[in-house]
Amino acid sequence: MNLKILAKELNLSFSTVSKALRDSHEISPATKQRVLEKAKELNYQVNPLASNFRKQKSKTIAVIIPEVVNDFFGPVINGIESIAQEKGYHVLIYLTHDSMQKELEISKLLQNGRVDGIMISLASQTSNTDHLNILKEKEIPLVFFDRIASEVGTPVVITDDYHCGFIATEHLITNGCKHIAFLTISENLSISNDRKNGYLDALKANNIKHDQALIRFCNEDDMSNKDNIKNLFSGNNQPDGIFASVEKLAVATYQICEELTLNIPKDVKVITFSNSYMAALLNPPLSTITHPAFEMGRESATILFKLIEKKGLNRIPKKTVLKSNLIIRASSVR
Amino acid sequence: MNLKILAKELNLSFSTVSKALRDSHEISPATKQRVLEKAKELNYQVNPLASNFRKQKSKTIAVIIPEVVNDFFGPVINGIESIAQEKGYHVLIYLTHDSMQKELEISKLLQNGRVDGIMISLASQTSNTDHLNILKEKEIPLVFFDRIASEVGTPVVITDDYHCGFIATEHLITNGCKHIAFLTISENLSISNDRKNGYLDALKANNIKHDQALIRFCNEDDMSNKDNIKNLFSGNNQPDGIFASVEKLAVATYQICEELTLNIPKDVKVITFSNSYMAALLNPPLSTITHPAFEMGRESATILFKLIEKKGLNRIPKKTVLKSNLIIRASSVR
DNA sequence: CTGTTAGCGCGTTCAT
DNA sequence: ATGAACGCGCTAACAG
Repeated sequence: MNLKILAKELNLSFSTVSKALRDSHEISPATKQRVLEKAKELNYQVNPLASNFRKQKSKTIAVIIPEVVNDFFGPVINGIESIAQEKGYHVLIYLTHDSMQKELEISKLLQNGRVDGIMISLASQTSNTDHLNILKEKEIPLVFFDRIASEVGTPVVITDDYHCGFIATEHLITNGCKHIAFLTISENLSISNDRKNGYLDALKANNIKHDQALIRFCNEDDMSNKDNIKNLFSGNNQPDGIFASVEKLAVATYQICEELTLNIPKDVKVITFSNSYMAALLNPPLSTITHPAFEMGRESATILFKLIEKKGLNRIPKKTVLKSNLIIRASSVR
Repeated sequence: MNLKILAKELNLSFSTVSKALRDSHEISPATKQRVLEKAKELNYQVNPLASNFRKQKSKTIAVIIPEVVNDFFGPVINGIESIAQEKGYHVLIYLTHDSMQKELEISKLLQNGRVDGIMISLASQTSNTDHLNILKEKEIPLVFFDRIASEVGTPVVITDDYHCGFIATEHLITNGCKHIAFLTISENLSISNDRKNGYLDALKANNIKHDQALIRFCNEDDMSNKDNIKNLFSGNNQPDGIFASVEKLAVATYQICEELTLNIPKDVKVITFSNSYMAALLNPPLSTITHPAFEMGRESATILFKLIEKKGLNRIPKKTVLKSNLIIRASSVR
């Protein structure tokens, strides 16, 4: 079943049929009608592979993220999908598992027209952006969200991480914390650094001397992270507040506090970045900074499609900043 | 940059170059070497759109699921992706949001060679399978996982839902429950029915008369679900055990119990199907039946690729059953 | 308004 | 071992 056969059935040339199917203005309504009916009758559908090839467009976008089992990236995908579907686009998902090597390989796969645009949130291990510059040079529409590389120069969508780092830290200070530890996951990531800077500036603004020993870099390994956190409490400068930059580190903190019979929030106050609706159900309920994940997906997808369709290009902001919410619960108040 | 240009640079015909790149035996090693080097030098990559078109293969599979913000479907995608990547395939994600209409539209998009194979977990609203039969008739490799339509006749991968429904119910009975409510989400879904049948048979096996008023169908709306659950406790037959078939209903139960100042597990015992690692952190820790989600993704993807590659077709089981784990925590023991 | 024609870039068959 | 030629199915430029 293809255009040729359909055209023969209709005694029309296949180019006429092709135009009719795409509702071209140069085809008479009567013919369109006939073609459409016959197409339906014979259950004709264009061969997307041929059509894509001919147009050198795939009607597909790629989303590159570190992981999918995640209360942030999940809703982001929802947001992206909601826009992609409106636009009639398909969504490819690629997972880097926070590996720069994987990110590189994936980028390579996408250099050659397989997708019409790319949205990416960087792997925590990504320390240089050559692979992304190549995509940019090839003029493949590219949007960064959350974990960005602003030096590439394509549009980025982020949240107010610095500000949130600042106010979360101040919140702990207001609630009596004097020794606040900061748990982070990467030295490369834009978000980690923004959050950390917010934390540091809040300490400074409140005349609290920052202690490098209270800043802990964690990794993928839960065990070593727990040791790392436990170790905090056996140092000279024991923390009375923990600010975790990702949820899993707050959870690890809960587990360590249970182990060490430290009461949250009496002995240690805890706050974290997290999008899990379960945070409210923990014991005690966990204070969070929560991102507008769905909106971030929609916003970045909207920008990507402007890039793809080359519409309103001059009105695309280089940087879009969405507001996150500080949700205070029992874990961080005295 | 294409084959023709590359061939010109090498003073070879482009068919020779094409063959060399695909390591054809009819090309001399020396030429292959030359071609490969030049290709690398000029950073040549095949145009995937042209290649796909020519071969009528997309090197892409589709995964159709109800939602992605979910501790079950997330790891399933991980499992699928891990296999797809090994095989050099791309993964398209489609979300039905549990709507049959969406599922139908998506199926239609995939009828025409856009993907080489499809993995699907049905929308809870899906009540007939015509759209899936069409895919089968078109001989598109198709695998069902978790929420299956076995009547279509393509391979399915599930967990032992009936058995888990049975043992979870027996567990509640063993812990003293005599009035066990069952919270479910759909009358269409294979998994819901299997779980319910396990529940009913466990009651029967323990000489407990089942009360239809204790079986509640819930929906997408959190508010009405909560009302529904609250209503359970104002009926004649107040439950002393709640068996939730999905996590969000257990969470709603926790919230209602808090509201009604009912103690879990003293007044009501709770158990649920859930894959959230946070279950252990709730107050009280929540007993769960936990699926091997990652494994399910890998298993179904493995089967799909056998279908796609037509390898070992006779060794593909019509039905693969994976074992789930009953994880007893404080919410369900006396 | 309809038809004819020429590729898109690649893979394959057949000839040399 | 290499090259010439065809066509996958569709779109679009051009003719009529």
